[in-house]
Amino acid sequence: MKSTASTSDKILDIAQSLIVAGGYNGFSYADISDAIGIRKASIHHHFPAKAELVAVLVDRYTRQAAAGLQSLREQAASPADQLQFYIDYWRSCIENASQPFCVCAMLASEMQMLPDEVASRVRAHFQGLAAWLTSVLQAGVEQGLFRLDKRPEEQAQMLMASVHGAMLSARALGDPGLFIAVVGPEIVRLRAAGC
Amino acid sequence: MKSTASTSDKILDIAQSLIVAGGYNGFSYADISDAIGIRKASIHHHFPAKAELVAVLVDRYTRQAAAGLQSLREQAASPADQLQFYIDYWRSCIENASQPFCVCAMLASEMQMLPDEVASRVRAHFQGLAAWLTSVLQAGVEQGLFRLDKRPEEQAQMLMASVHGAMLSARALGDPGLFIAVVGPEIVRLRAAGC
DNA sequence: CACTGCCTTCCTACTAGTAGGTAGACAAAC
DNA sequence: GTTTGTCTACCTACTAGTAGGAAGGCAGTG
Repeated sequence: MKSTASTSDKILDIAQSLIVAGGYNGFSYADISDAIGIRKASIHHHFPAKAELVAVLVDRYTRQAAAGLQSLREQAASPADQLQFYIDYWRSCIENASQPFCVCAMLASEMQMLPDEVASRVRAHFQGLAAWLTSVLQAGVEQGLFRLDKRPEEQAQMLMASVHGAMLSARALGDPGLFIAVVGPEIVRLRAAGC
Repeated sequence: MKSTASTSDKILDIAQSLIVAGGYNGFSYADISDAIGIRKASIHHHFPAKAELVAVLVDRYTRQAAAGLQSLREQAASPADQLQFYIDYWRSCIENASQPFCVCAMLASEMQMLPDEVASRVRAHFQGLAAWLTSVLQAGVEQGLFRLDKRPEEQAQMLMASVHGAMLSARALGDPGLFIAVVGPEIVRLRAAGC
């Protein structure tokens, strides 16, 4: 969090928080302009079109997520811890309201009317996240930490849906604690596992 | 599906499908105007302001849902069947693309920038759905059909999150089958239940 | 019966404001 | 001396919303 962030990074930061709040159609260049004290035209210099801005934003987001999940895999000892760190990340984001929703989950809900260049990137993010969860679950099974009653890919999809659904419920009911109330038991069940 | 639907019903029908596709900010009076061949000003006659239109729409949706769930409770013999009918309803909606997403789930994602009169109604819908699921699970437990490892209210929240998350994943990855792939096992686990 | 007045629905025509985007000038940096 | 970043000023299309009127249905009254 350094004050020497480039203008284009600042634009992306603001745009991201605006998308999290209201989605693709929920923000305008004027909103960004107001937020960082720059003229609308200057934003167009960095990002000629809105679709392009959001496409770059999703790329950056996916890259950051991939890096974070990768470093989790290297640092956190066990797959069980990796999963725990992942949901703890979102719990703190939601509880301190710093980023109360996943950008790509937000955009995914608007999928049907997103420009192609954005839609394809959102899809890629979901695929990447599912792949990471799958590999963590797989590793956990091999180490005897998890016992799944379905294939890791299926279980990963179920877990991912649970996480995004929990975010939505927490937002809908205005209760940040609901996220962990929903996701927590899901993780516990994977650990305890089987019968 | 009769051709004698009133104009205001037609407006709500179109608005609902537009919201499902793109959310609150994803449609305009002009879009509705084009779709049903009526002037913009005529829509304002029926619904003076956009927030009011959507508030009425959510009321109608919640009322229809409540009626549907109530009749399910009366018709479907066992709580297990009631749950099955509920998710089968959404499966068919998603598979034939007639209504590939829940209006209130869509609006919930935009909660932070929704007019108050809309936001409160969306919250009410979530509460109503959670209450229905809770009572069905509760009844299932009493009849020995389900065995839950947590309180019915918690299990209901988990199930609701799973349903909405599954909708989101199906939409994000463009794979309608993903809905049932995620929700199906969740239901099975409730039936089989326990250890 | 005809007339009157009201109500509903829809219309044309308009408003102020906002959307994304462009043209071109200027200053500083490489 | 070109490139980079910002600016002012502008454009067209669209936003929600308003004003006022035309057409028809439907009382109630003479």
